[in-house]
Amino acid sequence: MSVFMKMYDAMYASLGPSHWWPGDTPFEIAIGAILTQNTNWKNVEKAIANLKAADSLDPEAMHALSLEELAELIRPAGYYNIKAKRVHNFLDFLKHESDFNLDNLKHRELNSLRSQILGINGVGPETADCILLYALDYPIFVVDAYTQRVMSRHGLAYEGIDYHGLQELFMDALPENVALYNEYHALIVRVGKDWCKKKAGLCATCPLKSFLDQ
DNA sequence: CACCAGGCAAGTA
DNA sequence: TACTTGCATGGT
Repeated sequence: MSVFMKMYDAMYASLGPSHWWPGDTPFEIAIGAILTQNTNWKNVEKAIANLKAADSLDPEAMHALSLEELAELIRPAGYYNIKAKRVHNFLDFLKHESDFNLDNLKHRELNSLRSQILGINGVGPETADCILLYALDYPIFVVDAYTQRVMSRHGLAYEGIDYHGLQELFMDALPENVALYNEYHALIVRVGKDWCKKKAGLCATCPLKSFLDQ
C-alpha cells in the first residue's frame, strides 16, 4: 500500500468521516469556495446566512444584485469588495456557460472545464478544484495551504513545492476516486487546523504520529 | 496588542 | 520568472 493510502487510513481511523463540503446545494458550495479564500469558514457561514435571509442564494437572484448590494451581504466573509466582483464573475460564467445551472457543466471533460473555470477572474487553482470536486463531483484533488504545511512538516514533500506539483503527488499515487479525494482533503484540513498549526506544537497527539513512527 | 483564517491578482524588478 | 502587496472581517 502507498504512503498516501496509509496516511489516509491513519487520519480516517483517528478522526472519522468529515462530511464535506458543508452546504445544502452545489451552488452554495461553489459560492462558499470563493467566499472562503484566505478566510475562516465561520465568517463564510455568516455571509451565506445573510444571502439566504435575503433570498439571494440563487444564481439568477444573486446575479441581479448590484456589486454594492452583494458586497454588503457577504461583508462578514472579509475582502467583501473584491469577493463581490469575484462572485459576480463566477455568476456571469454560469449564466453564459450553463444557463445559470451548474448541472449543465457536468458533461464536460474535466481538463477543459478546469481551464475555463480558471479563466474566471478571482478563481485560482484551489477555488476551481473545490468547485470541481465538491460541487460538481469531478475526480480532482484539492490542495491548499494546509496540504502544503502538513506534507512538508512531516517530510513528505519538499518545502516550496507548488500547487500542481503537490496535486500530482497525490493524484499519481491515489486511485481516481471522488469520494476518496473528497475525504482526503477534508482530513488534511482537520489535521492542519488542530495539530499541524503554523506555530508548531501538538505533534505528540497528531493522528499522523503512529503512521510516521513506522 | 499580534496573529491567523479552507487565495488570488496585479504590480514590480 | 520570482517576489511583494492589497484586500478585510472576526476569533483567539
